[in-house]
Amino acid sequence: MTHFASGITLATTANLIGDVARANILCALTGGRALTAGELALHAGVSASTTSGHLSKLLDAGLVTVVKQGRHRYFRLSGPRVADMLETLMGAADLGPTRHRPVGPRDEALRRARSCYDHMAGRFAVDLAERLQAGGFVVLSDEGGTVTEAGSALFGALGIEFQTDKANRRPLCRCCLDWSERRFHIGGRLGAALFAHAEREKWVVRVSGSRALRVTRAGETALAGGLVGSAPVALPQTRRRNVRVSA
Amino acid sequence: MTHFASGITLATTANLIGDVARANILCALTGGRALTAGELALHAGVSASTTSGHLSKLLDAGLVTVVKQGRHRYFRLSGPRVADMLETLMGAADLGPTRHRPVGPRDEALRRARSCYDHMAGRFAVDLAERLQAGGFVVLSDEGGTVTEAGSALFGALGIEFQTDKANRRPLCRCCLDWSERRFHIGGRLGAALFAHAEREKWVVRVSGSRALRVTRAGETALAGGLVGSAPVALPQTRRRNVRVSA
DNA sequence: CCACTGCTTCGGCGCCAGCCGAAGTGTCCG
DNA sequence: CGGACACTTCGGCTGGCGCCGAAGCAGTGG
Repeated sequence: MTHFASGITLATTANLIGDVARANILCALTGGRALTAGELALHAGVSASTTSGHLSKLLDAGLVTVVKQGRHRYFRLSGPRVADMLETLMGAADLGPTRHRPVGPRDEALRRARSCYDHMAGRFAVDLAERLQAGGFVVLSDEGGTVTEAGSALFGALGIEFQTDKANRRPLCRCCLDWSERRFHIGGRLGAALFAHAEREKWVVRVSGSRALRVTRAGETALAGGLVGSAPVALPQTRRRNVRVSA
Repeated sequence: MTHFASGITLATTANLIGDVARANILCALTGGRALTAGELALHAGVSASTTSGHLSKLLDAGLVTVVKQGRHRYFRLSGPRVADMLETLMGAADLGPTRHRPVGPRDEALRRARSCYDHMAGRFAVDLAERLQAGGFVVLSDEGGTVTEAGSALFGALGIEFQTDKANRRPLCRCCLDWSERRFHIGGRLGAALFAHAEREKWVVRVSGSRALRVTRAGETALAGGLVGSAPVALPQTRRRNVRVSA
């Protein structure tokens, strides 16, 4: 009778994500690193053959990409937009009257700090965002965020660089509603650059086989000082590596 | 083996939307108006009893709300966040290499102008957004939008009022990537206010039984003048108010 | 009181989507 | 070469879920 097309579009995408095995695969990839089909099978909790089928569907839909290397096939999310969509969907899980059921103590590590494709999430990321805001380095609002002049100076001094390419459609500083904390953390190009910096400086280290991040003492210190404490001196540009913020 | 909880969370939500009948129901509700169970059955293309089952699931999940009136039950999306999520999901449909297949001529009316819960979308909305931006009334960026002082003046003169309540978590001006046009339109509180104004001034009228909007001659005129034509105010070009670092 | 309408609940049916194991392809290694 | 490994394809099985029609339950109106 009416616009069925939209409904079908919606349903096919959602249906793809709506299978537990595929959802687990996507969640695993939300960690941001490329994983082999075998590893994904473990995460999904199903056999290799079944996983293979799922992966080809995800490929067809363009949600993931693959690169072949020797006898392995490495899978990735096809981009930050996909990761954002997934987190949106997660966040919408308990829009309902279901009272704010914390996700269970088993996920404590995840709630503390985790990677979200190419930026950080969890308590650590939320705290960091608030510190930066309190220091006047960024202005976070519901509709997004902007970097102040003081922020530009700070990030420059720290050697945190993000593409300023205006043509790049990707937000500089996207405010993600944190799935576990229900407060904002920093995504977008700035979020990616912050994550890269945090890994370089060993503020956080990845926990193998999980999205979880372990916050080091250096990380605690940096957070407590709102990043400023960790760079009392303007460090020479030794770190001007290719920062590679997404592509 | 690993964080299954997230995967299940993700899957249950997505699975709910992943059924064609339910997706059609949600799409219909994206029109923004409350509909009865019977009307939704028509939109979904399934029997009343089946529809009833779907609706109770959507209720349980908190995606829709219901209000009982006489022997009718009126259903609504439970909030703008749900609508945003649905459009996000729609937009992600063709992230893949599938070439930008236009949604088919049958949906021409929808592509032209439609309602998106409480704001407008489609070519009309996109054009309007660009007009407003060109006139210096709003600044639209990937990470959101802001209303300039000139914009505040214009909207005030037009009698367009939006809640300025800062405590309100809802974005003032959210940039939605238009699903059909793949350009930005204006959502958030400003988007809602613009839609209300457009309806009041009969720039657009709802097409019954559809999300589609018909653009009237008054609407064309208003658009051509960037809204200003209908309220000839002398506006100082006080742009560049907003600090935008990524410039 | 009864007839009509809108909606939900129930029982039963049928299909499809996901699952697995076995066999097939391609790659690396000794 | 032959064997180990990573992954895909194929065939067959099964359970769940979406579907419907019939019956039950309000609310409305004569």
